[in-house]
Parts: sequence; C-alpha cells; structure tokens
Amino acid sequence: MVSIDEVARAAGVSTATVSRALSGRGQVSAATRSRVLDAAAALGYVVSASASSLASGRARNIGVLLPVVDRWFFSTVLAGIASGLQSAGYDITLYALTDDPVERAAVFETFLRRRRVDGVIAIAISLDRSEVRRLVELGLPVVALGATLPPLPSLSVDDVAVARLATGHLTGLGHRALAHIGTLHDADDDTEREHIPSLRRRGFELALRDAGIARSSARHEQADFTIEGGHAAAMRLLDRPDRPTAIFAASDEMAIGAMIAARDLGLDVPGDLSVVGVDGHELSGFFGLTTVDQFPHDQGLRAAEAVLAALEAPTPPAPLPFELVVRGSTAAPSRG
Amino acid sequence: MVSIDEVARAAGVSTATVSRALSGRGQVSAATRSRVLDAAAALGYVVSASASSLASGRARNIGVLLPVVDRWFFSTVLAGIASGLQSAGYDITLYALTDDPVERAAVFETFLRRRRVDGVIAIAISLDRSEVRRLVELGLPVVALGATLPPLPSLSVDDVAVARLATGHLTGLGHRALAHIGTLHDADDDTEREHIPSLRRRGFELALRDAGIARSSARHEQADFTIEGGHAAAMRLLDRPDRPTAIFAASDEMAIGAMIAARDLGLDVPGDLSVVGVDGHELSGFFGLTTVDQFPHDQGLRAAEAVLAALEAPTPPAPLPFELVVRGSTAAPSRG
DNA sequence: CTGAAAGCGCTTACAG
DNA sequence: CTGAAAGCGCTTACAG
Repeated sequence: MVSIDEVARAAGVSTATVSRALSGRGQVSAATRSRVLDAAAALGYVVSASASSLASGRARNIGVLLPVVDRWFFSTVLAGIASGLQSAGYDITLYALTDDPVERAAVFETFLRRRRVDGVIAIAISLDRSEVRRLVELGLPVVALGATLPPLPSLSVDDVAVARLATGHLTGLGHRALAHIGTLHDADDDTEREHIPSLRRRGFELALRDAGIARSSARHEQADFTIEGGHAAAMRLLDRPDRPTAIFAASDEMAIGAMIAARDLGLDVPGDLSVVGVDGHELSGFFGLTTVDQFPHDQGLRAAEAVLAALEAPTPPAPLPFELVVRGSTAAPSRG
Repeated sequence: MVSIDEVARAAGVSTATVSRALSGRGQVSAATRSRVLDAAAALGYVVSASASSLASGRARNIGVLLPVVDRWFFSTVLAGIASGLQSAGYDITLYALTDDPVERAAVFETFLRRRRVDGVIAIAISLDRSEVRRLVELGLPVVALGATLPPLPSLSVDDVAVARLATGHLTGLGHRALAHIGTLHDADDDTEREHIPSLRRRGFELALRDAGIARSSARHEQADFTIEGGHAAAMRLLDRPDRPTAIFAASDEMAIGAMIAARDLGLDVPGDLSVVGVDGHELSGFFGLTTVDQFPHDQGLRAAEAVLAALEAPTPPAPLPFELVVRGSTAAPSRG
C-alpha cells in the first residue's frame, strides 16, 4: 500500500504538507494542494485510519448501539444512520446488544473503550442505568435516539402525544368502545418516564379522558410488538360478543396482526373494526393501515447529523416529528 | 485514559511484557501474567485500537458490505454476522451500498482502503465485476455470502436445488398447473450463473421437467421480492378462470403476498391454491407458509467464522444448507 | 505557506 | 521469560 512518503516524494513536498493538503487543515497554497491531490490520486493513496487516528485523536468513526438489528424498526433506523454517516465520510462500527450479560458488559467495558470511535449513537430503548453511566464515562459525544436518557442528549418523539393523536383520531371518528394493544405494566418506578410502551398507554388513556370515556370501559391486551403478538392479542379482544369497535395498537406490527386477526374472524376493517398503529411501517401502506408515522429512517439520519454536530459542540436534545397518516383501516363506527 | 505505561508501572514490568501478557502472544510467566492482568483490570485499561493496529497490522475489525440493511433478509444475516464477530472480540464496520454510483465508488476506493479492517464479508448479490476486482485488490481475506463470486471464496446455497426442491414438493403433491413468481429475464450472459432469481427460475423449470410437465404450461410473473410485489403478481395470476393450483414464489415475502392475494380473492389456501416460498422468513410460521428455509441468521454466523478462519489460512468455498419446511400452505390439489 | 522533528500508544524482532 | 529500542504511518506545534 502506498504511504504518505511516496505521495510526498511524487509531489515534491514534505509529508507535513501532504497531510495538510489532504486533510484541509492548515494553510497550503492552491498550487501545492493540487499537486498533492494529483499525486495522491495517481498513486491511489488513502490515509491509514489507524495512523491518522493515533496521531490526531480523530477516528472518523461512530459507534452505533442497537438492541437488535433484525427487526424492521431498528434496521430502518440503522439504514438512516448509515446513510447520514457514510455521506459525511464516517465509518460506522456496529454493536449489537444481546441479552447475554457477559456480551453486553464486553461492549461497554471493552469494545467501546478501544478509542475506535469519536462518538456514539445509542438506540436508547433497553439501556439500563449503569450502561448509561458507562456511556457517559466514555467522555465522548453520545446521542440517545428514541427515548430520553438523561443525562445524555436525546432525540425522541413525544410518545404520549403520539398515542394521544392516534387514539384521538379514533374517538374523533365517534368510537366509544376502544381497546389498546401494548403493555399493561409500568416499568420500574424510576424508569417509567422512559418506557415507551408505558408512555403510549398513557397517551391512550389521556385521549379517553379527552373524549370523556371512562377509563374502565377500555380493554387492554398485552403484546410483544410483533405481528404475531398483535394477532394473538386481537383474537382475545375480538373473539367475543362485547368486542371493541376500535383498537389502538402501540406499533404498526401489532396493528397489522390485529387487522389479520379481524379478517380471520370474518370481521370487516373498517366496517366492523377500526385499527390504528404507530411507526410508519413499510407495510402500512400495503395493508391500508392508519398510523402515526414517526419516520424511523429519518430518525437515523437526524441521529447521524446530531452526533456529528456534537463532535464540534454540545448539542441540545431535540423533539422528533410525527404525523397521523389516515388510510383505510379507520372509519366511523357502524354501530352504537 | 490509562495507557500501557501505567499498567507497566503498576505491575512492575516493561510495556513489552504488558503487551505480551494481554495479547497472549509471546512467553510470559504465569506469575507475571497474573500481575499484569490484575493491574490492567484495576486500572480499567483497554488497548488502544489505533495504536495496536498501527503497530501490529491487525485491526480486530471486519468490514461488512450490505446491499441494503433495512430488508428482513439482510438484517437477519447481519445479526448473525454481528453475533459471530462480536463473540470473537471483533468489531464490525458496516458499509451500506447505495445505488448512488459516487457513494458506491467511495466505499470501494476510500472507505475499504483505510486499512481499518482485517477482512471483509460481502453480501454477494449486487456486486458488479469491477467491484469484485476492487475487493480482490484489497489484498485482504474476503468472503462472499449468498452467491458465488469468483475468484472470491463463497458461501452460498445451491439455488437451483432450492427451487427444484420447493417446486418438486408441489408436483409431488400432484399439482400440474403451476406458476412461478420471481424473475422472467436472465441477467447479462456472463453473470447469469450468479443471478439468484434466475437460478431459482431454472430450478422451477427443472422440477417441471422432472415431473414431465410442459414448460410452456407454466405461468411466470415478475415481481420484486417484496410482499407487495408478490401480492400484485399473484393477483394477475389468480384473478382469472385458468388460474394455477400452485405457486412457487422465489422468496417468502412474495409468497406471503401471494397468500394474502388469495385471501383477498376469496380463495382458500391450500384448498384452492398451494403456495411455497424460499428463505425461512420470520413470518412464515405465522402465515403457515411452506418454505425452503436457508437459515439466514446461521448464514451470517458461518460467514463470520469463515472470514475469521480466512485470517489464518485461505478457506475454500462451502455450500450452505437448506431444508424444506412443510406447513399449511401446501396440499394436494382439490381439482384436476 | 512549508519543513524538520517530536509524538500518538502500541508491538515485536533482537539480545540476553 | 523479560527489557530496551525501533518502528508502525500519520499529525501538528514550532520555527522560519
């Protein structure tokens, strides 16, 4: 592989000048710069990442922590992150967090401490207190995505508002017999405000209150945020005489499962049942699902921009946009 | 951050000995080693990746090239790769290949040439000839996954055999009116053998021949390997009197789309229509889809092992396993 | 604007 | 088994 010396020799300058011309740091005359650039291009020279980062302290590399990579939401966010980082010339080092405590610990105690990355994007869900502390101790810019994770700066949607918007759409249509598919249980007291499923359930309940519907009249079913889980929960909800006329599912995947359950039971959507989800899943259009889109790909892009900005100066937390997208899965109730 | 000097001082040895004790390379007495390990642990020392790789030429890092990250198949493979690499202590640097020619070129000409990685796993689909050449020129171990990509060592399933197995299952059940959803067109002549959709269509046709069914009697519909695409293709196939009794779709996502299309048309699966796919999609169980599983997560794991092995010695190409999983979407035809 | 030189934090022959 | 020292390939004050 060609080294900086060869470029320097070819361009007739010192390695210091080559470095300056290539990095854009420091003063170089236009003529010299172009001679260096030409020589580098002719030789196919690319700066060694390890030499450069050892000498400069900059790695041109961002670490990305994901709870799981093979679920639609997270892979979509990751695609956005990759796109934002690559176009800025940054590499991305991926850390998939497993449930295995030993492997998790290794990520925080070894992998992330190799000084390989200049900053970190952490998909906030699933990080516990001590892991957040370890991230802070890294002394690097860290951006949390998807949930507020104090003291880290976070990019997150207002999940209460998201759920309230989705449910409000249903009550606005005239539905009074509502059900929620999501979580039943609050997380531990002190992490409650960060537990997204709980926030969405709270938004659901606030929307009921907004509409003057008794909280006790609404049914809740627990599910695991998958299509299968949503299907099973909806079967329990729908396969009985006092079924609800509308369901707010805390994710599009569960909502799609609910739509399939309705079909399985011979119910018409939206004739017999309205369904609304959250996310903006790639299949929501195909299934005609009304949803509150939170633009996950764009979230990844923003996280990339945020961590890059944080390399220069501390960045404040920012709210993420969301939007109700009305499709065919919701309509006014046909009865009562 | 603590450096190797501090560990050396704390353990009362030279930095050379610390390096040897920590890396396991070279001879160190048991007593010394444990003193060093204790000191390193007490100080929370982690070797600097850039210093270590500059000095040793080993980066403990593998590059992974993906055509897209936010599709089920690829994110599942990636999860397998990440799991295999992380448990070996390796970092993974992710390169998402876009369609943008400038960004693609940057990956091959700049990103991969920074000497940041010790080896590369390339999801073979979508790499063109010149990109393969660039990979070879890297002079690093490269493992191609999913398609043969000479001269790179490849891990791939025999896609002709996969399709033949799937289709043979259908003809074995007694179906004679078959259709294929996949690709209609062969790729360019000289890349034909690597074009997976074409290989699967060929397997379909071989199975027809095996069963003595005229090739001309089978219908083909083009689709883009998504649920939506499979749905649209199946609608064209099924919404007419001379519809087939069985469909072989070249991916599970298309097969699921076909099952949904059948339902939309009021057709019973498998009563009126049998459907078989390829992949082992996470939803294939939920939809009761018969499929040829190719274990994508496991493929990622194997690719990780293969590239790690290739760091030591050249590895030969290897065939990947696949398996017919029969579920409720296939049965003997009820007519003709 | 440019160069000589120190230094980034390790690893590894080499010598003992 | 252990240490002194060179060297990995850059970057960046410092001096001019």
